[in-house]
Amino acid sequence: MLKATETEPKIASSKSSAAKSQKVRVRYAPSPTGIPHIGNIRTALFNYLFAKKEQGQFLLRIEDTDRTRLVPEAVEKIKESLSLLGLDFHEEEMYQSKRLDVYKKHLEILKEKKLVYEDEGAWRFKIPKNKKLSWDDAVHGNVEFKSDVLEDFVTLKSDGYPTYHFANVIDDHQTQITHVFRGDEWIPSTPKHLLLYQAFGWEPPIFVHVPAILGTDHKKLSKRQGAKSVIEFVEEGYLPEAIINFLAFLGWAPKDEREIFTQTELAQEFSIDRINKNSPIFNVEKLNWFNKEWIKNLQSDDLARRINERYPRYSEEKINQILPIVKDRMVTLDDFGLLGALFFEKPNLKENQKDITITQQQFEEIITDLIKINAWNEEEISKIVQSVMEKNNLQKAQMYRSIGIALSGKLVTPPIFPAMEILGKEETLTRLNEAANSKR
RNA sequence: GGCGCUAUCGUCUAGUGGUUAGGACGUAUGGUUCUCAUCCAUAUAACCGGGGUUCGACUCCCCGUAGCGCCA
Repeated sequence: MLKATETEPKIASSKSSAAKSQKVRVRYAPSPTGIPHIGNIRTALFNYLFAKKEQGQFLLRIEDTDRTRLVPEAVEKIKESLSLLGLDFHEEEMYQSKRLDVYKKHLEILKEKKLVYEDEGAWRFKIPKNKKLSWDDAVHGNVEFKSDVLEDFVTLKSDGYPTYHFANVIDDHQTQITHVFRGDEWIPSTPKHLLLYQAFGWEPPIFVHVPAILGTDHKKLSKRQGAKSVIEFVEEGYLPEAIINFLAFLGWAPKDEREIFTQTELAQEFSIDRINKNSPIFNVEKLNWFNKEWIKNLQSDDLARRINERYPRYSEEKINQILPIVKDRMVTLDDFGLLGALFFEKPNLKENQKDITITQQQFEEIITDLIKINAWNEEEISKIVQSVMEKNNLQKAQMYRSIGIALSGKLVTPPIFPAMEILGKEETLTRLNEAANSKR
C-alpha cells in the first residue's frame, strides 16, 4: 500500500503531460530479417493507433545493422504488411545502415567522457556500480534494476556498426520519439538504454512495453513456430478490417463491451492505460469469428469486388447473384471459392457419392417433373422436390443432401433451391441425370 | 543459474475494497430454416496457493508456486 502510493505507477501518464506539450511521435522499428509476423505487426498497430489518437506522427525505421541476418526483400514485405492494414507511416523513413557516421560521432562523445573503453576493436560502455535504474513504464508502472546485474555492453562493434542498444537510443532521440512502444522482452535491456540517455544528457522517452503475443504452445510467437504474416492471412481470405480488429483486442480492450470496430473507431478508443500487462494467446477461432462478422457487415458490392479480385474468372455480376445465398456461411473469402464452385464448374461426384442416399429411380422422378416446369424458379422447384419426397416417404435431410451432392459434389452447399434456380434448368437437369446414372 | 515480467472461465477480456464476478469466442442442448451452414434462446466454465492489512478482499502488501522473457 505504502509503496504504491509513493511510487504511483500511473505517474507515467502524468509525466506524459510534460511530453504532451510536444507532438506525439512514435515509430515502428523492425529489423529487416524477414517478413514480420502478426505479433510484430500488432506492435506497429498500437503505435499507429496511438499516433492517430493523439494526432501525432508514426515513423518507420529500418534497423538494418545486423548485416548477417539481412533479408533483401524484407523491407518491401514490411511496407506491404503495413499498407495492407492501412497503417500509413510518416514520410520520414530511416535506415540505420546509412547513419554509421552519426553513431561514430556519438561514440566520440562517450570517449571524451571516458564512459567507454576499447575491447578487441569494439567499444564497451562501462556500467557504473551500485546504481538504481528505474523508469515509470506506461504499462507496467515502476520498474527498477540494479546496475550491478548489467555487464559492460558494446556500443559500436569492431566492424563499425552499432549495436541495437546504441543505435536505438541515438535514433529515438534524434527523431524526437516521445513514446517507445516495443515488446516487453525488451524490459531487461531498458536499463542499458537509460544509462545511454543519461550519458548523453538526454531525456528518455516514455516506454510502453507491450506484452508479447503467445502461440497456443504458450511460447512467444515466432516465425520458426509457424507464426504467420499479415500477408499470408490476407492471402487466405482474411479481411484487413478483421485482422486489425482482432489484433487490437489482443492485449487491449475498450471501455465498453462492443467488439466490432473500424480502424478509425479503434484509434478514437485507444488508450495506453487500457493495454494489458499479461501476454495474450493467439486464437484463430476468435479471428475467424471477427472475419465472419466483417464479411457480414460489408456492403455487398464491396464484398463482390474483393471476391472478384481473388477470383478474376468470376464476374462481379455473377458473384453478386450468388452472394446472398453463400454470404452467411463464409468465414473467409476463400470460402466463396468452395461454396460458389458449383456455379462455375462441374461437380466431382466420386468423393461423396456414398452420401447420395436416394435411388436412381427417385432422381428420375424428380427430373421428369422438373422438365415440365415453365417458370424456372425456386418455388416451383421446391414444390416438385417436396412432392417426390412425400410420395416416396423420404427424409428431408436425405433428399436435400443427395441433391446438394448431385449439384456440387460437396457436403456443405448453399441452399439448394435458389442454387438450382441460379444454375439454370438445363444444367441442373444434366447434373441430376449424372447423379442418377452414378447410382446405376 | 542470475535478473525481470506476469497471474480472473479452455481462449480473448471487464472489473481498481462491498457485484448473483459481466461480455465475447469455443463447446453443449433446444428452437427456426431447405440438407450442411446461418440465425435465436439457454446452459457451461474462472479470481494460482498461503499469510497479512481491513468491519470487509478478485481487487492493496508480503512470501511461495507456476508460466514466460532477457542475460549467462
